[in-house]
Parts: sequence; C-alpha cells; structure tokens
Amino acid sequence: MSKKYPSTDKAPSAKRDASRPTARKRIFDAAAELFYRKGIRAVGVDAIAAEADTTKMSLYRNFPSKDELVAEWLRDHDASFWRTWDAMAGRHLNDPRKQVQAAFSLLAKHVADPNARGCPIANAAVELTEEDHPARKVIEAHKANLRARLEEICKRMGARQPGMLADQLFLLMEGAQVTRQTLGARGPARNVARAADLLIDAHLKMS
Amino acid sequence: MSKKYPSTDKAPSAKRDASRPTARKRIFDAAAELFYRKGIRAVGVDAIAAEADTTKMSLYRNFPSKDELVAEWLRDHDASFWRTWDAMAGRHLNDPRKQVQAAFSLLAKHVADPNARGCPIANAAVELTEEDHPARKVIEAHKANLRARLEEICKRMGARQPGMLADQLFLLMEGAQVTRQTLGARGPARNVARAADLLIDAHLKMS
DNA sequence: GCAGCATGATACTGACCGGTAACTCTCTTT
DNA sequence: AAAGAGAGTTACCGGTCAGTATCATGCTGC
Repeated sequence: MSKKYPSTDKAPSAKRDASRPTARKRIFDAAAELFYRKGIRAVGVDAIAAEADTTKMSLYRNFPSKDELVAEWLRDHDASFWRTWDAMAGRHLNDPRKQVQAAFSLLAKHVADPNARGCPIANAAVELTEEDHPARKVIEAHKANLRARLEEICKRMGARQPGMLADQLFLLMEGAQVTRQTLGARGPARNVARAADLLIDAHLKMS
Repeated sequence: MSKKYPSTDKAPSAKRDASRPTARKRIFDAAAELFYRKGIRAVGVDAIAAEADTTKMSLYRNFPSKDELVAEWLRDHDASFWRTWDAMAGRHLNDPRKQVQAAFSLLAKHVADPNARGCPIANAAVELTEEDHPARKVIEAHKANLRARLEEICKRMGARQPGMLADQLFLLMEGAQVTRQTLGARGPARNVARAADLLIDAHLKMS
C-alpha cells in the first residue's frame, strides 16, 4: 500500500476548482479554528496544513512564519470585532446606555455559545509571553481601544467618573470571557449583563 | 574540552549539602516560577531541570510526568490560596462585608505586583485544552470552590440574591487577573475593589 | 503555444519535545 | 562494614517542532 500512485492511477487532481477557496484562505481559516479551539502553542504548522488540506509549503508561501500567522489571525479578529461593534453602535446612535447594553448582550450571547472558549485576543495574551512577539502589539492595541470606546460611551451617558466606570465594565467583560473557560456557559458569565446594569446605575446616581 | 573529567580532576561534588533543598523541592520551585512567568507549554522539562540545577532524571524520579507536575503545582497554589483566604476570613469572623473587602484588597495588591501575570489556575485553563489533562479537575474544583465561598459570604451579608452577587463579584476577580496581562498593573484592574463595593451596595439596597 | 504563477508532493534540516536506561557517587542508617 | 537511598551524569529513544529545498503539476492570460 501507499506506493506513490503509479501513472495508471488517476492523478491526485482536485487541484484547481473554481469553487474551492485559495490555499491561503483555507490555511487561514484552519489556523483560526485550531488556534481558538486548542490554543496557539498546542497547534503546530503541520496540523494547520493538514486541516487546510494542503502542505506546509503552501503555508510558508503565504505567511512569513507561524508567529506572523498568529498575529494576522488576531488582526482579523480585531477587525471583525469592530465591524460588529460599529454596527451595534449605529443602531443606537443617540442612546449611549442602549449601546452598552447591546454590547453586553452580544457578549452574553457569545459566552453562551457551546463552542466558545473566551476571547482569542485575551487568550493569546496568556499564551504568548515573549515581549517581542508580533501578536503582542495587536493585543495591547485592541484592548486599549476597547477600554477607550467604553470610556467614550460612559462620558456620553453622563457618568461622573467615566474612566472608572469604563474600567469596571471592562473588568466584567474580560471576566466573563475567561470564566467561560473554567466554570462553563452556565457559570457566573451568565450574569454579566445584569452586573453591568447595576454598575451603570450606581455611577449615574452619583451625579 | 569536556572529556568526562579524568580521575585527577576533583569530583563534580556539590552533592550533599545540608543547607541545600532537596532536588524535588528545587525542581518544584523552578517549575512553579517558570510555568507562571513564561507559561506552561512554553517551558520544557529540560529548562526546568536546568533552572533547578539538576537533571531531567531527578525530575522523573520525583514526578511521574510533566502533566502531573503541572497539576501538582496548581494543587499547591490552590492550597496556599486557601490558607491566605482563611487567615483573612479569620480576621473578620463576624463581618462578612469586611471579608469581601479584604479579599478584594488582597487581589488588588497582587494585581499591582510588577511580576504578576494573573491567576495561574485561570491561565492554565486557557493553555490546557485537553479535557483529560490532570490539571483540569484542579482548575474546576478551585474555581467552583471560590464561587461557593463568595456566595456563602453574600448570604451572610444579607443580599437578596446572593448567588447573583457572588457571580458578579467572581467576574470582577477573574477580569482583574486577566486584564493584568493585557493592560498592565495601571490598567482597569486598579479599580476592581471599588467595583465590588458598588455592586455590593446595589445588591444590599434591594433588600 | 507559451510564459507565468499558484499549488502540490516529497524529502530534508537542526533543534527541541517528553521520557528512559545504565552507571556512578556519596551520605545515612543499621 | 554493609546496604540502601538520593542524587548526579551521560547517552539515548522516537516523535514533533518550525522552516526550507527541489521538482512536478495544472490553470490562466497573452
């Protein structure tokens, strides 16, 4: 068995198929799925290539290194995160309170997903400890941006201490994502939206 | 060079020294430090042995496998966590509110430590995704225990919905630990104790 | 028809992974 | 004095890690 198919056999084919995504896309999608589900360090480039139904060579033709592939995955997640966020914000343009509630509602829905394993960017922060890893600046920029947008909304809600409220809402968000991975979908993460409401009320009553 | 020291050379020595900790202890301490600082998967058994100033063989004489060493490290952390917790609780035996405040004060102090990198048990939950990893039951037991103790205190504080308040305080704790790793010691984690106070006040006013 | 390009296949490097075998040394206990 | 236990040393195992070289294949635009 396995004698590198003599020429009589039909060629391996399945080469060019208009409906088939490019090797780059298949690799990227496979990497995203495996990194998220199993963790970054737990997934090797061979496993990614196999899952993408291609070879390591195609991976290295399309991405300079595994580390850069990881960074690219996180950049992609960052972009899609903000697309979702902006769409949500656009639906409640003049109601900052509704914006926060919608954000926490999205979070609650994500955390309830049976396949959820927290925030890929926060998880990467835990796994990738080298200071010069290309993913680190993506991580810091994303979280700083989220924190800034929260503060902006808190200001528009009229909070007396918008920075502090933003910090506290941020902690709830991050806590829900990581708790998903220890106590599951039916754990404390369920109550994250109600906690946010309570904190907002408390801050607005300070005015 | 390196010709397995002819008998003329003094023996490698440095063998038995009463003041020197046992190989087991040195290995355990080195593993704890490296796992916490660099991450579990980022640290190999060779690195642990080298840091402990011994060899891999001594590691495997004292621990059945790396996975078990990891689990043992987390069990040790769990035990010392509860020793600290119980000491704290003992200082405020009849004042549950002071107990929560003391717990969050300890958390705030830890998060401010320049070498802190979050909760080792929560970090392990992010890194170790295999369901049958021996560390997983340590993780789940520890976090479930923490959640239960919080609820007990919330009951004694007279909260109308002690389970919900416990969930929300739990989210703040976990959020502070993970945020330490993305936005640093001067990030949102600074305000975790004040958030807890606000949530408790809000819940107690429901009565 | 032909050039260019994306893809595939196979084999390889050197380093590291977790884990083991076999032997020596030294100190402690009896 | 003998025996045993703890520890150190060296060498090794098969497997996987990230990353590369080389050659063949097929599709597409000119």
